[in-house]
Amino acid sequence: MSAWEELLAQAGHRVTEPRRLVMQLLLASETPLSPQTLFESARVQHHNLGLVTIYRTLELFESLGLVCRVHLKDGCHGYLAVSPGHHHFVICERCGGSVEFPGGDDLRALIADIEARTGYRIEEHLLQLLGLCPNCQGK
Amino acid sequence: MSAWEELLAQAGHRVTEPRRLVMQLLLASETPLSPQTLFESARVQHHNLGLVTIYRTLELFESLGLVCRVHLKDGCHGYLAVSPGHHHFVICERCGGSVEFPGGDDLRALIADIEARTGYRIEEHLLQLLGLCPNCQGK
DNA sequence: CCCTTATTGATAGTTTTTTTCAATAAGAAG
DNA sequence: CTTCTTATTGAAAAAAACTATCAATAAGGG
Repeated sequence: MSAWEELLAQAGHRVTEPRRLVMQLLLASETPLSPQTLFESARVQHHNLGLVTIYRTLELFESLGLVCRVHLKDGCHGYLAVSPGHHHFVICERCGGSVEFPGGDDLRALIADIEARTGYRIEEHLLQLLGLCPNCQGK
Repeated sequence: MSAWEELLAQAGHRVTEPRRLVMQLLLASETPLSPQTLFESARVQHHNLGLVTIYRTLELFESLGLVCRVHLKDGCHGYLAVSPGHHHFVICERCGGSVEFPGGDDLRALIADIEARTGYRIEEHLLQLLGLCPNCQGK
């Protein structure tokens, strides 16, 4: 039983075929996947899968912190599997590939600075970088 | 003629009533506004305004960097006026109020670090913080 | 292996966004 | 100030994205 399956079960949710498929696809993908894409891919294996289930599954996964909704350049939503504790991605504008990176001291310093300046108490952050991956540079 | 109007004109676009209204509303608002909200508010003054125009206007403004699409906690889109050069916001999770902050040295350091680590060439970033504004803390 | 109940898929509905096209109005030119 | 060109608009309709409802199914505890 993989880590996320245990997490699911421990939270009182069932490990089902559709959920397994969605997670498999997300874990295997470098690029963020849209609900629609997930639907089409998963459907290949689970013939009578409903799109609704994808939405529900993503919502559940997100609420458990297994998955992260990211924002593509055109404003559409995509989902990426998240390794525990890290929630930041660099996304390649050309090929869509993504790499997760840890929010290190720089980010902590930045947040502390902003709390001091604005008086806001910061509880969550969304940091996403867009650029070109090594492969797509110079092409 | 305000700054953004000049920018519009210089880019070869016309300064029209709907565009003036949308920008006015965005400039006057502390909180991100959705296309729908903008539509309803602007309609009060411009009686036969079409929702389509809002979408087109926001798209145009965004392409000119006058406006920034931000992502609310529930995943919906909102738009905020952007002062030139700055593109970061802290948004209050309780009242929706927002404050823009400059991406300072910390952020530059962070980005340089990530470029070194991942090999990506970073061209754009989206940093958004969620928290509680001074007013809403402790309530 | 059975039973309870979370989960699913089909259907239908709502909301959001895009497309198309004739009518309108901004702003350059006279 | 008036005329002309053409970007922009609004209405209507369509497509896409997402949500709600509910009977049928299947996960997993007993």
